[in-house]
Amino acid sequence: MRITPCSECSLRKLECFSKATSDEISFIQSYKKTEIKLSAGKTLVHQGSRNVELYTLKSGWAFRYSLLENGKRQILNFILPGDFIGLQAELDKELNYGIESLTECVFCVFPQDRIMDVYSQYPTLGYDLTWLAAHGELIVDENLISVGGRNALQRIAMLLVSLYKRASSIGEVVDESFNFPITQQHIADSMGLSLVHTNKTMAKLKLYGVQEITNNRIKIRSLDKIARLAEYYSLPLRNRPLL
Amino acid sequence: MRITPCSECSLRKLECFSKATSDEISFIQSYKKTEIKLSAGKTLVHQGSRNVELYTLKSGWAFRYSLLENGKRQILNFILPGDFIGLQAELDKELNYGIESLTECVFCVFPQDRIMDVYSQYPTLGYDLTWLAAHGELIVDENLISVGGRNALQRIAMLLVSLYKRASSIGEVVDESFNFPITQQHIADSMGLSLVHTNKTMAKLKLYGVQEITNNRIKIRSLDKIARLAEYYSLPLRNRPLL
DNA sequence: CGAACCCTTGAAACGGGTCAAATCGTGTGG
DNA sequence: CCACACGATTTGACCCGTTTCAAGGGTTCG
Repeated sequence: MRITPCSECSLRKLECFSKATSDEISFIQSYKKTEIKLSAGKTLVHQGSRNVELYTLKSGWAFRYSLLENGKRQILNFILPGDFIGLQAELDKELNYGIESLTECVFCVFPQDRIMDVYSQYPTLGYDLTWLAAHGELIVDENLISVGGRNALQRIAMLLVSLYKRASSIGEVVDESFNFPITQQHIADSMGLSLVHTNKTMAKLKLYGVQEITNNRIKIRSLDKIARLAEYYSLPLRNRPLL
Repeated sequence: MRITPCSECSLRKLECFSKATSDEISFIQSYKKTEIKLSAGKTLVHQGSRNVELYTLKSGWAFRYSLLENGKRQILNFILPGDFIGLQAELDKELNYGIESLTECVFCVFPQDRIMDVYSQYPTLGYDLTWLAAHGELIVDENLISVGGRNALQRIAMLLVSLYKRASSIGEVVDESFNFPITQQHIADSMGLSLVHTNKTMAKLKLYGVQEITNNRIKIRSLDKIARLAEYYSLPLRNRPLL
């Protein structure tokens, strides 16, 4: 498998990521251990495992979830290209969540045990890591706000809007539509709804003429309309760091 | 108002915090701008404000919340002594949440605009900040898991267990009981339940002989029992950094 | 052609929401 | 010291959003 050097990473060309200096990029390159390629539906990290590495999702979609004893699965957040994963892990502690791919995925792997190098050699990147961790919390915040305070229609609308915006920022939206490898079961598990009710609610949303899904691609007809439905409060977006 | 020097901070004597070197402590001292004292029920940070500082809660309890357009308030997490606040903020962006005190509180204030000093001068503290941000996400994760996947009884049980553990780790639990400045409305808003149903559920919990509340103090009779009820999955605890 | 998934739909049961109102402090002012 | 206001806790009745159970249909893939 040929691995592109970090300096030529296609993600880095996107506007949504902040510019790194060439020094930083070559440090990142040296910090990067390898790449992992996963086909769709595979587990990158098992719930309950220890000593997890750090990852950047280079391509594909994935999600982070937690299984409850009652058999339910709560999806904590969806992971899109450029997202950094693993900071929530604590060395030597059992993880309370797992990570699974939705499509074929490529992850860049950074060894957890060398993380202090980042802070001691590139303070700016250290700050970026903090920023990424904090930003991760904001996304979970949004999900909690949805699940805790909105009804089914609004929750799903909210999820679609937020995925649309995230997909859009990395250039995956073409003609108001984008690849959507998420099943209704995923939506249900992420929004704390049953599969059946999720299905009926999405049918209703479709009636509103707002979205339609055909072979793994979703088209959002009117972002305004769906955002109004969700009482969408826009998440502040700024350029984000990429490791 | 007399301000204790960081080196004599009473929190620092607690076992639950990792040890800092005296160098680090004096740096923290110099980074600290001032202290803010708030009486109960006051707002430290308004939702929608910008340019927020960073804070450590030195004493008292507080909480972080977000108001929805439909009038609901979602409590994102409760804040206990030693917790660090404000990393979720992004400079110059509107905050999507506010912070309010539950009791009289004292906050240590650290200027946002000097945060890079931490990373450039004390890499280890920089790493600690990342850890704190990531740990904050874990707590929100737990709430999302509860709200998304558990019923009312379990959610409240879960909340009580987790508050018990957190209070216990900072030495606030005496004889299985601790100060509990949280109203049923707070519990409702944090667990995505209505006030009425929260009340009825707590009455049921009381019947289980599990907890009782008298003048702002809660007594947990059997942590085991209530934890089993909640299908509690213990959050990994390690010593955490204190800034 | 079946197996495995995913999406759909209908009907019935229930957990939790909403509305309304009473009770119980606790602090305030006359 | 009592009267009153205000916030928090309770309780009962009713309603509705969502869950659960059950079953049918579509599509992909070996």
